[in-house]
Amino acid sequence: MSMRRTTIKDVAEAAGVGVATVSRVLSGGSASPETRERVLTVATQLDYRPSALGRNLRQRRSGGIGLLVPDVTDSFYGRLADGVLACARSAGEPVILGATGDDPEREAEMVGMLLEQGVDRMIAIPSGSGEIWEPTLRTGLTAVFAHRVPAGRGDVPAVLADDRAGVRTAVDYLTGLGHRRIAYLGGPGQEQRVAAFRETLGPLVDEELLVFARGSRDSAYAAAAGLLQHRPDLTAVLAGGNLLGEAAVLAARELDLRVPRDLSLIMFDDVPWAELCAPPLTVIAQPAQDIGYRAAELVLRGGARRPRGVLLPTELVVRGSCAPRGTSRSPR
Amino acid sequence: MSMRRTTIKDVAEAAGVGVATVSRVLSGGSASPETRERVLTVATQLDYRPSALGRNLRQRRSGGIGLLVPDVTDSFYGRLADGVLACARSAGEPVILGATGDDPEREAEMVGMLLEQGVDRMIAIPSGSGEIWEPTLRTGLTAVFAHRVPAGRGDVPAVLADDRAGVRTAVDYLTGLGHRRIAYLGGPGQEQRVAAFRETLGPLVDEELLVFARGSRDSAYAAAAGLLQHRPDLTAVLAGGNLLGEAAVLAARELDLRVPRDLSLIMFDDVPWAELCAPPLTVIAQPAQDIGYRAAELVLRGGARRPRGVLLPTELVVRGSCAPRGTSRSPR
DNA sequence: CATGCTCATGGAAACGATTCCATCATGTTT
DNA sequence: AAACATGATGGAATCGTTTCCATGAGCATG
Repeated sequence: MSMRRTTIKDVAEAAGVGVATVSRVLSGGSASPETRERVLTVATQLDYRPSALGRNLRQRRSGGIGLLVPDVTDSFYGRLADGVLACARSAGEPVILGATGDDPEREAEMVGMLLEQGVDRMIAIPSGSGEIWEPTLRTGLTAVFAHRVPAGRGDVPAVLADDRAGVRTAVDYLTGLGHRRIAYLGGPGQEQRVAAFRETLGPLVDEELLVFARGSRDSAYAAAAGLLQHRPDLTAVLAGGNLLGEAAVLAARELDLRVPRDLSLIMFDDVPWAELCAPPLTVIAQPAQDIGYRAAELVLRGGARRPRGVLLPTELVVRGSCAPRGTSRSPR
Repeated sequence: MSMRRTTIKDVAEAAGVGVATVSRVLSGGSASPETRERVLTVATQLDYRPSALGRNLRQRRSGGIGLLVPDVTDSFYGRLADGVLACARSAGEPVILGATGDDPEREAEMVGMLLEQGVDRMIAIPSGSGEIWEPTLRTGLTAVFAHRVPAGRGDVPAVLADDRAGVRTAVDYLTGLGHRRIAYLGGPGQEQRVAAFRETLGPLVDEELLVFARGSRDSAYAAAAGLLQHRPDLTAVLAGGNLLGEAAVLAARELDLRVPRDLSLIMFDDVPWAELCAPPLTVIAQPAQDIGYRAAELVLRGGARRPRGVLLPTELVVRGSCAPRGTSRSPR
């Protein structure tokens, strides 16, 4: 029924040369011009496509790069993945995608699966502590981290947005508008941002105004609603991601808080709907696609380089969700 | 430096059995209880993980399933991919992701790449005509199509949303509100929907009100803006996807058309931001995640089944972007 | 002319699993 | 007791490639 795939052996036979020669020609090794020509002709005639299976086994590594993101559903990671795909495509490398759900256990499981597949180059948005990665990195794996680094490890190749600057800009902008009680609504693994937040806000920082959600929408909403409910005195919120921003808008609406009159809101990550929102959301734009692309470049370029981290700029995009502090949100 | 991975041979040696026995134990073949126990113990002690490389070569197929979507950045496909990942994970199968950009050529290229990788099970949102798939399907590939089928091929396994019913419901809803000049703003490969649109609208259909964009945001905006500009007499738009809906909202805003007073809008695909939009968008919800999950189930369940297509229900979610036809959008 | 060097070349050995097949021990049937 | 069925077991072949190594030809140098 379905005839065998044509193998390198078939080509060798048809061209009257040895398999080694065919392999050499096809992978750019040395060969005499006429042999090369003949092999190439025969190969196209037979529509030969080398099987990655054989090659992978021999070289003890599957080509291809693994990509581990918390949630493909999140626009930010979607764009990041898109960047990775773009770069991988131009290099002809397949991308194996896994969703970790921001769960270290699942992350470890996926890493294991990738290793089993022979994948030795990965890009990850790490969820957990560095311990998961310690043993893995030692096996000769080339890993590039994107968007954040494993907790407790600063010396790994990574492509990051300039979170510090982003937070600083946002907070300065808010304080400049007169806001004093500013909340940070964070997600998993945002130590950098929180640190920058604390640092920028200085003595104004109020520990109760730092709240964190897990990755899910529900969790984000719960955190946002809880925050707004318990602390009616806050006048501005910085949301550390588009899911959290969405949750903040929803929660504010539910509590009849008008944005920006009653509550100013800045969201990390510029998404298409930020403009469609009422009011349009002021955001800190991050180059998600670039992050992915650069990470892929790094991981393809090979491992031993030590560009300890690429830092990509963020940009404050002012729209309509921030206003000078008013007195409208009166104490009871 | 980095010692060799432990192979099946190591396990066999350490357990004092042959490699065949180890393989059998590990893949659930027959073995005496004590042998099984011993092998299992040794395997865990040595932290043995079978290499997919060896297995794949032997069985002449890489495990893993290929997933081809037009654009991971699009929330719909993001959710679909998430569904696929969820199912694949529970089966322990890796997923190789590719973005086709709704370009048949790129699609063909990616299929080629997947075949080269030994992938023999794929899920695709096909961009092009069936011709791309004809030869491929003949090679013994198990393919399941999702969201739409290759043009000109109805007899392939597919998981689809019930587009006909969705369109019918939406159009009926709009005509029930008094609308007569209803436009359809479509994307690539939406023949089904257009047919249903024509069918439902009957004599009211106006060919000029059927406009199509390619996959990109720019193209979507251009189409939407062109439509609204050229035909100020239309009172309702049905957008065939969240990108198109977004474009319609933007274009309407640009032209100072108030939704829903001047223009009623229904969008295919319920996305989180539909609720945040001003006004909240009335949508036809599609179970994107389910589509992906079911497609993965189908492709994992194996090929020869003939469930010609799974049809998943859509649901009209009424929010605030539709109103009874008014007279406000006056002729000049 | 002999020696050595550079190439192109093909045979064969990996790579790490699965699986066919022959072997052997055990238990069952006549 | 002989013949036979059953089941566990290990050796070896296989998958399709890359790559090591030996061979031989051609050529320049001494």
